[in-house]
Amino acid sequence: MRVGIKDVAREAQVSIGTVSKVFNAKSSGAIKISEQTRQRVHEAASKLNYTPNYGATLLRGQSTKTIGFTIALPAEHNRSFLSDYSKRLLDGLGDEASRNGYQLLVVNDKDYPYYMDTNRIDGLVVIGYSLDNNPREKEMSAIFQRFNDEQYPYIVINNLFDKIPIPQINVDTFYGVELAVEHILKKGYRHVGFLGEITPNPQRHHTERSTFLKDLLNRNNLPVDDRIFINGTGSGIPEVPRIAQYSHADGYHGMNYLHENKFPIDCLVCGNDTISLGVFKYAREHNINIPGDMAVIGHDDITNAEYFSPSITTIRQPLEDFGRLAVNYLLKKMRNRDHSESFLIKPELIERESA
Amino acid sequence: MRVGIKDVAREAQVSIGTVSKVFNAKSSGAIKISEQTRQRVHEAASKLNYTPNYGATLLRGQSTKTIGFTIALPAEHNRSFLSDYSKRLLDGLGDEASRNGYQLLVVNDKDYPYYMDTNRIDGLVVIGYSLDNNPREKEMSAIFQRFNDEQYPYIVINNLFDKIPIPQINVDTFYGVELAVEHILKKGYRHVGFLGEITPNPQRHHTERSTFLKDLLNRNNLPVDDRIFINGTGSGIPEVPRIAQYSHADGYHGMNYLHENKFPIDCLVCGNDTISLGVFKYAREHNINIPGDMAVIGHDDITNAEYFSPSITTIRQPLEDFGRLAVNYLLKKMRNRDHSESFLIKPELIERESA
DNA sequence: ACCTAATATGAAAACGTTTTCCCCATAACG
DNA sequence: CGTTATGGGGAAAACGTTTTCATATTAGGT
Repeated sequence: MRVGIKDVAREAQVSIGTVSKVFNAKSSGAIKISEQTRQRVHEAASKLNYTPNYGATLLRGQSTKTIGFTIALPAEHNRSFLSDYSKRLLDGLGDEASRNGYQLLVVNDKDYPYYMDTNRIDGLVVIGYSLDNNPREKEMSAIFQRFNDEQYPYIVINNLFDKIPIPQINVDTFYGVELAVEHILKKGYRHVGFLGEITPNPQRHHTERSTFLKDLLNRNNLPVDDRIFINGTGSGIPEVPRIAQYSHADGYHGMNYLHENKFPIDCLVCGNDTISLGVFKYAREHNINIPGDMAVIGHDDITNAEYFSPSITTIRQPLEDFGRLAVNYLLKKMRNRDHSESFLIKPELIERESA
Repeated sequence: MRVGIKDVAREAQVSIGTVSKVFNAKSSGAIKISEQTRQRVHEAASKLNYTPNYGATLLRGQSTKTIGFTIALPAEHNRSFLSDYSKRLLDGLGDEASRNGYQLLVVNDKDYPYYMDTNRIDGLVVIGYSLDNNPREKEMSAIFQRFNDEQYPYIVINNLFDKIPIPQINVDTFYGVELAVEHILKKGYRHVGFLGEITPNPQRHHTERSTFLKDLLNRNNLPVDDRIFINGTGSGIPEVPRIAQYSHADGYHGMNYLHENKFPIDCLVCGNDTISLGVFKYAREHNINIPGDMAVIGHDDITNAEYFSPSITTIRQPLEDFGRLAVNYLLKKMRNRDHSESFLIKPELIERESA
């Protein structure tokens, strides 16, 4: 027989209402229960090993102490459910959530609105992925608009969407490129290129990085050769099919293209580290020395970035911090519904061997 | 105002009991509801956009359609919440769960028994970690014993514990070592060593791998040099402190030890791939060529294993399959409580550059 | 036509909490 | 000594379902 609040009440010789009050003391603020009774109740509870029934708690419209998180991928991207990227994010999320007594529910990409509507989660973290410029843009916009209207606590991570106001956490891409260029100047590279995703709809981050890079090179009087700024399809590069081991292929094929055309390149900035790995592979196969013949600067700082050969010099996204920040924002928002906010997080340059 | 079953009932001109029956038709088997009423109810429900209240459903003792998973780490291991390892596992879990209409709840290491007891999850996946031979062994044994008694659906992954019967999924370590030795013979290596975790309580997998390897080398008339079988502390190797970037350090320090003592080694089998990475790093720094001077065979096939330099020849654990299998086992067990089972999964040798 | 059996539906209890409202002491105050 | 605060506690309603049991209707068999 499950022991319920009734049993505790009987054991402690108080009413069930009192027991309930004792347990909700913290949340409900100043509740009048004498120290003595509190003691008795606690003793009884721990003696009987009482745990409140979750269903009942939920039914009475309490917090579920659960934060949902979902990875919203455009359908076309048949990627693994958890990329290395989201793994780091989850790391921070899980850590901070459990520190605050919250649990994490992995919510399917399709039905997170349902979970919000039915109060199964107190808040939601959406690991957005190329929200703009993708087939589901309209649909998602509508959803988030509704979330806004209903004052739901939610936040989108790494999404960069500005058609409607969305609470979001993003890396400061501009600052990241500044760091890269600073490093480039220091090292004296002159022929700088960019390699992003070779797909019709590259992520906005990649696009921004490419543009910002051109700007900054210009401003620093370095030559800008449009032919070695590759992002999206075009320039005669065939689209790289999305497969399981996403992005490596972009690097490999992009580098192939650059190499075969013999464009002069000092330093190649890659849209992310996985792309760099593809570049490394091609380079090894064609005896191109990195950083000797060409330096490479990645983005993100993926797991084990230090252990590749060469180890990757990269603009690190503090993804764990993103996770932590997301949880804290959600907690704040739950208390004060009006509150809404977006964050721009500064990345960091990690200098290793590749540049 | 949330629309409840009452509203649907009113709209469809039936009682709430009838509405409930309509919706639980599948689970409750043959329930007597006329096709006509069923129609009306469904229409009303979809018109009002009805979704059952989760708390109420739960309170009445239904399935939560939620599977919990937890990563049980010995306290001493201050590792990141989600290793590369569990990421791959989660991948399979999440995939299969959502295919079956289940959600995944990330449950804190401390309170999964609570979640089971309170029916917040229908089943549990424990990503076990060195359950035996670790400080929490007794505690966990007791928990699992109780789970057994209560016929809870749960399964432990990669744990290798045999003091009490536990439904578990493990990699067939012996078979893995067979694969390794087969490869060793083919390549003609003669001086084979092993490098596992340099900690007082190495994981059982590492220990088994080391032992099996010795056996098989013996049986194939290859020399066995105990000095180059490193697992756990001893042999004068100082313990490698567990830090964030776990395992790399074991590889680095272990290799340092082997190298400084100038033991002759052809081929080093590593307890896992991350250890290999540490070995690679040391090798690079000391101009040891892999596989030229010494081959390396890893275990697990971590993310990006193909993109390291050298790419890692490794005994791949099909972790995604583990996840899928776990979910399917749980589903079966939920239907038929008596049923209990353990699985041994065959790994696969992935030949790459390092050996 | 009558009785039985099967089928469809409704009424109401129950699930275990939280929370509101009310009451009773006791203390404080004049 | 009488009145008013105030702190502590209980009774009971409410949350939204599921499920049991009873009842009403219909069909089937003799």
